[in-house]
Amino acid sequence: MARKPGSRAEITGPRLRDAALRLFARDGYAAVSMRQIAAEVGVQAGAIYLYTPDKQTLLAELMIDHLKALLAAWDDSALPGGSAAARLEHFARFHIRFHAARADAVFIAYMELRNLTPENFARVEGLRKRYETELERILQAGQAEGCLTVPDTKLAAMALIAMLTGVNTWFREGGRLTRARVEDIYVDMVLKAAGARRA
Amino acid sequence: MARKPGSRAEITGPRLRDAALRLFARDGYAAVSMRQIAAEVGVQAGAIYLYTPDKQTLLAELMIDHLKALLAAWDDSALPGGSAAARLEHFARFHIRFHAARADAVFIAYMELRNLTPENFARVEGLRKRYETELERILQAGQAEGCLTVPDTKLAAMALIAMLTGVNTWFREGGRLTRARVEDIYVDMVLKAAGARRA
DNA sequence: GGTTGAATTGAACGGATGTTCAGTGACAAT
DNA sequence: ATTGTCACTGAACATCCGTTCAATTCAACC
Repeated sequence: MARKPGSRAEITGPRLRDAALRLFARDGYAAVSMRQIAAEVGVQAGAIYLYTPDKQTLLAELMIDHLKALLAAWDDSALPGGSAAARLEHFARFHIRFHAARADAVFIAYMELRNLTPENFARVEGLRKRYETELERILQAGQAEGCLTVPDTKLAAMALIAMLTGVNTWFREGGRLTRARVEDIYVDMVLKAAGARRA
Repeated sequence: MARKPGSRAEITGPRLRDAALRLFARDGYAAVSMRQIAAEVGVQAGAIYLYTPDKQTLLAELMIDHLKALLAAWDDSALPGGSAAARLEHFARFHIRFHAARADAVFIAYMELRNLTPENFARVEGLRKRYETELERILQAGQAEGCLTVPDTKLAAMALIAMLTGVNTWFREGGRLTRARVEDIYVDMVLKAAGARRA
């Protein structure tokens, strides 16, 4: 019964995710048809429905998988301890790197929220909130330690994430600045915005 | 020959803009049909084409008008002189207020760029760049005066605008904080991120 | 009150949409 | 050689799309 590796299905499944990710990011969910996605995979439109119940679920799963991967990667990156300021710097570098490596998924996760059903929207927002809370906790710890000063930890978390995610809208490898240099510049601004001082 | 004020056309025209703005912002350009827009205006689909040559131009004009209004309002708000730090604070407050007052247009101008033809995209990007340059000039002046310190004026301008525009994604009147309080908090973070010190 | 001309209708155009499903073809197991 | 099963095709479904245009309505002018 068990199919050998290399069966068509084992190839088509992942390729579908990839194609949908790329096309949704480039043209937007509403502007991409199931037939276009199928063509990109090299398959007829009907075959897609062996891998997803509908277009909406396909989008939702791309977004949810992305956010789960983000949270998992953050958990893994596990900075041992250190001051809150050091952890804030670590967060900023992690955020920029992770987002630079997955520009398509990031773009979709920010742009296509309105195309989700209320249930899927709630799941996605829940995951996003968890990530935001990770940053907020660092800011709260920083306040307690006295090495960070922010007027409001909730707002600061959102403001800093907006600033960091903004890198994705303009950064292209091979431009005036290297990715490492951009990272340093943003870290500098993030730390200053959070009122970091030597602990 | 000249029609009296109150003719149908003089009503339908502006109402079309309003309806398109609201619907594009809520559901996205690609997801809104000309028939939906027409229904919102209280007119048949064909009538829309008396006011715009096509859907694409309708979108482009909404975006271009928004950005022109932004630049015009900034020119008007004309802070006389003052230190660069004071002008930066003024910019931050202006940005938050203007964007809060036009959430729909702001949303469209950020989300629907990919639905523009290359020509329209270039026009929109040019206007956006002009606005960005206004902030960059303040940062450059601040460096020269010594009252601001940013690692890179171009990046800082984009980073600060991303942070300030981010307010629109979560702020709703009547929440935990008033608009004025949010403004103060963001101004604090912007000034700190730009390394402001008493001139 | 009849004429003009602009504002709008409503039907039509060809084509695209998401989704379904009976049928096809290929491969593995018997 | 036959069977069984899985991956996939290709046509069909009803509905929607942006856009055009001849026909109509209606207010303003002579």
